[in-house]
Amino acid sequence: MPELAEVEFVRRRWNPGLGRRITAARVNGRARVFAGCDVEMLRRQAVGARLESSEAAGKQMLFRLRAENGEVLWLGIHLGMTGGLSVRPVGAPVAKADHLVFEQGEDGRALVFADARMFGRVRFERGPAEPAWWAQRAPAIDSAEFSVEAVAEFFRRRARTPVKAALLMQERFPGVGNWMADEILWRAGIHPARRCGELAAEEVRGLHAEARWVCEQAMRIIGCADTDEWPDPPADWLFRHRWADGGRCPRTGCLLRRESVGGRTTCWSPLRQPGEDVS
DNA sequence: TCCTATGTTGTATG
DNA sequence: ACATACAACATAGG
Repeated sequence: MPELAEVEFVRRRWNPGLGRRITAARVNGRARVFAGCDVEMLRRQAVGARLESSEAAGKQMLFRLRAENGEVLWLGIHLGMTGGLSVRPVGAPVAKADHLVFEQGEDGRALVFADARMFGRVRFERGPAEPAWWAQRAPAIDSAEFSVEAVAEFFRRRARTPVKAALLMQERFPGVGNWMADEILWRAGIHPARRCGELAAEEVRGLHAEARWVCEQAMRIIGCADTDEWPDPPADWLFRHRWADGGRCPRTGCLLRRESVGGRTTCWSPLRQPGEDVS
């Protein structure tokens, strides 16, 4: 489920375990989420290590652990569609979807990664330097590198791609997922099926600004929340109206449209976002 | 039973 | 080589 701000929210679920020692690791190595991961090393190295810090970028999370011998260990987690992190008392019942459990026995706490659909991914590496996949991540949308020109150039190279599909590409819009893409386009007044190459320079500027705004506000509202579940954005966001047929545009009151664009269910306001009908 | 789902990737085609 | 489209992955819930 999670996009940018929800990933940040989820990352913080493990904060109670920061600075504390992992005394046991339970790893369901047969689960698809560990494809390409050295599960044996994970089981062996994590025990005795301390959870030192964590970071989120786009939809990715990176946890840094310090082994007893001083080595640095890196745990990468992508939540896929249904992944999540939680903290539970040691000894709490283990569910089918609980693929990774770090017990911090000295604190009576267990750090759990669960993922029912298993579209998520776990990586584990050892060494002083950040893993390459993390070091090479795309520039964040709130960074200077995410410029109007960078977006314009990206759109030029994908002139025939529907702008909705382009917004989902993590190499340029890290953290943007299905609902954020719809939110950005709704605010920018751009029909999701418009081709990237046909957008006017002013529309690209508007889309860039709204991408920044949606990310910033979502991080403030969701990413920083201190609640058990992440909060929803306010009712004047498209977010609150986009999930089922019959929703109305919070700005114009018109009936929202919901169709597949770029292979994903997409919601837009025909009054705010004029364009060709989608078949 | 059928349809949907806040994601990515491999493969086929242009 | 690059861009584009879409099936496939695996499970739960309406």
